[in-house]
Amino acid sequence: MLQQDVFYKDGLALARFLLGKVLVHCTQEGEAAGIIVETEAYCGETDAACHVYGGRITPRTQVLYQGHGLAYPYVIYGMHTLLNITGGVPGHCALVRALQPLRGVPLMQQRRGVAKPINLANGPGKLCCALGIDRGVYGAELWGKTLYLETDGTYSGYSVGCGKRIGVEYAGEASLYPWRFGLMDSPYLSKPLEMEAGFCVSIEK
DNA sequence: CGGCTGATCGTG
DNA sequence: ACGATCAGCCGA
Repeated sequence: MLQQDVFYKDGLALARFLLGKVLVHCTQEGEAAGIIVETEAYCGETDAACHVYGGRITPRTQVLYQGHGLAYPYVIYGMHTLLNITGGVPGHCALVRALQPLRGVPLMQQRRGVAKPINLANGPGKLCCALGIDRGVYGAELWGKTLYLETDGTYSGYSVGCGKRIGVEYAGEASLYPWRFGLMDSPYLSKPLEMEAGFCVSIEK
């Protein structure tokens, strides 16, 4: 299991680091886990797309100042939960956008009401539903017993792609930054990437 | 307390 | 391409 120190990164480094890692959530219903294939970086008070832009710290966003490697789930559009992981710079985090299902597929299918593995977690709201993640994990430590990361060698060396972040047009120029990252050829992405990022996934601390 | 906005999803 | 649907935030 990966320990707290690996999360001591800014939003961009954390978003890239998470690619290829395995996100695990254990509940009474059982274990569900998937390989992280897509992320986005959110870089604190100077990033117009970030929830804490301009120093807007509210009860919802407090966890972004409470340490690195903490879960920041929140509800969007009144109906979907999305999961961020806090970074080592105050206000920074990375959004987990898509998983390749790995373990607990029947449980994910049950939670999602969807059969095809390709559609179980290919979006930030879908993956939270599939893993049973809701606001109850707010502030949870990602090196804990029920919500944590593992390494999996499967995608080490695969090329990474990047592109504009999704759904943040209101952020103006910041919406154009290539801060969405993913495994270039993964069929489990929420949508295709626009360009090569010029580096590969590396599985190391 | 009421109105508005939105880091989405599913269907058509 | 679009409508569903409501938590969180803001202003009054």
